[in-house]
Amino acid sequence: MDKKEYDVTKYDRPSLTVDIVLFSIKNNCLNILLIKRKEVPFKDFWALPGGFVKINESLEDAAKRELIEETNIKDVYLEQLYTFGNLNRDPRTRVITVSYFALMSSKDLGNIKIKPSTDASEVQWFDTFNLPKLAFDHKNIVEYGIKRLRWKLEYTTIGFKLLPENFTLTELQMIYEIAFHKKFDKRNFRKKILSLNLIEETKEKTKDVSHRPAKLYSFKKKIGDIIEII
Amino acid sequence: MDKKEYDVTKYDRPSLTVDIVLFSIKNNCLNILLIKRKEVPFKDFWALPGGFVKINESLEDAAKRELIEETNIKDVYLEQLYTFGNLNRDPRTRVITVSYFALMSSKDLGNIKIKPSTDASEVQWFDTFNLPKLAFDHKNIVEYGIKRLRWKLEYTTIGFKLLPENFTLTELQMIYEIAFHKKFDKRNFRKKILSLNLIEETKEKTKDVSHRPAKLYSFKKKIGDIIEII
DNA sequence: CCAAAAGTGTTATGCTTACACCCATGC
DNA sequence: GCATGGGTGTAAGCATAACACTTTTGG
Repeated sequence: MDKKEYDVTKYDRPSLTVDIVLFSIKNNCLNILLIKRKEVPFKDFWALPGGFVKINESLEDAAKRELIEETNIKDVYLEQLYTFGNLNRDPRTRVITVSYFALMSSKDLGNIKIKPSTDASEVQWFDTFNLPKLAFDHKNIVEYGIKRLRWKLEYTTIGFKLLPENFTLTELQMIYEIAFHKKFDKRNFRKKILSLNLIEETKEKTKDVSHRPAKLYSFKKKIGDIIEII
Repeated sequence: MDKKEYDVTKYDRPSLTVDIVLFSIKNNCLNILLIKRKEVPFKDFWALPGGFVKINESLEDAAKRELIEETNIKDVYLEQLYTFGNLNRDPRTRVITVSYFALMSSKDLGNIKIKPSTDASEVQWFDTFNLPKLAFDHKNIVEYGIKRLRWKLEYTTIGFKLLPENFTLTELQMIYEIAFHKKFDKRNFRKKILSLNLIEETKEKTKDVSHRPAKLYSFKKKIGDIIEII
């Protein structure tokens, strides 16, 4: 097990990065956070936040660090998405990127101030279905992220990660409608969600609305934060 | 876009490997192919086939190459599984591995002769649910592979990749029973499979069996080789 | 004729879908 | 009182699950 017995440096190694597809709901749209690149390659192109993995940090730690460094955002839900390793995805040299899928509660949209950094001249939310031209192969990564989001919404309880702690059933339904680009029947949606027995009424209602106030629900977090169906 | 404008070598880079979880059905069991390591670390431990990614090959090409080099197996179904990057998963140095999920038709079990190589002193199939102690974090990778297999069997038509071109409905059912460790009702299974309209009768039947011969079916490969439900 | 696996239908149950009106609030 | 979104039930159709006997072959 002596490190000297095996010279791994004899291999010409690819570089390794992480990139994060961070979704949130903003203005009734599914949004993605992008940064504007300060440096070549793809200078002044919009790109996913991300960067090189350091030798002494895990992949997930790298994703968290890059998100903080480049956008000032932390404490989001994060899971690995896919690893992209085509030969010419970066014009500089061989770069493999491990992409991450992230969700931010719409509650935090107000609390966290996104801000640019050394690597990014701007940071901005974009409508997922109306993105600018992206650097590298980031369009592929985003598409992969949308697929994952839809799948996870359908088969897991991940949707709650996009909502504040207390939410109305209409807000929850909206997330599904935004992600799937289609309308669901209100009665059937409610029946289905309530039958899953994953959320409970709070004693609160929405305030200061010029119509009948809605019951606020919260997610029953007994087992884990997210109940994985798979 | 000049490669010289950006010195990526200033980053201390992790090493990158691929590892392959190759499943096949053998003796009515779900089997995984393992190699016995010739070198430290984990000398003489069983491990997943795999190795370092070369600078000029894609991740998938690396997986294919390693599978051929280490086991003499080629032309299997291959898809990316997950990227494992914990800090101490390799005692030598920082190594990140992109794992691949592979399926081999039981037809090929007879045709392809597995053989050891420079890196492996032995190559052998093992019952997935009765594996020896594995090198590195390969146990985690195998578990992840089993999850993916079950999921894919449930939601896609990937099961056909484990069968020869023509197969009986009983053989198909067996794959599901082996992977899920449970029995399914014969009539309901057949009804379900046939209603999906994905397979068709051939004119052939099983030969030389001391009981009623079974119809052989084949997969209708119209759209693509695998119909992804997701 | 016996052993062994192939093949085949019906019923009950639960889930999904389609669909329309009254309720509570602010202005 | 009116505009706005919140809240509710029922019936039809469809998919799933449970269940047992007959058929075809080799020996």
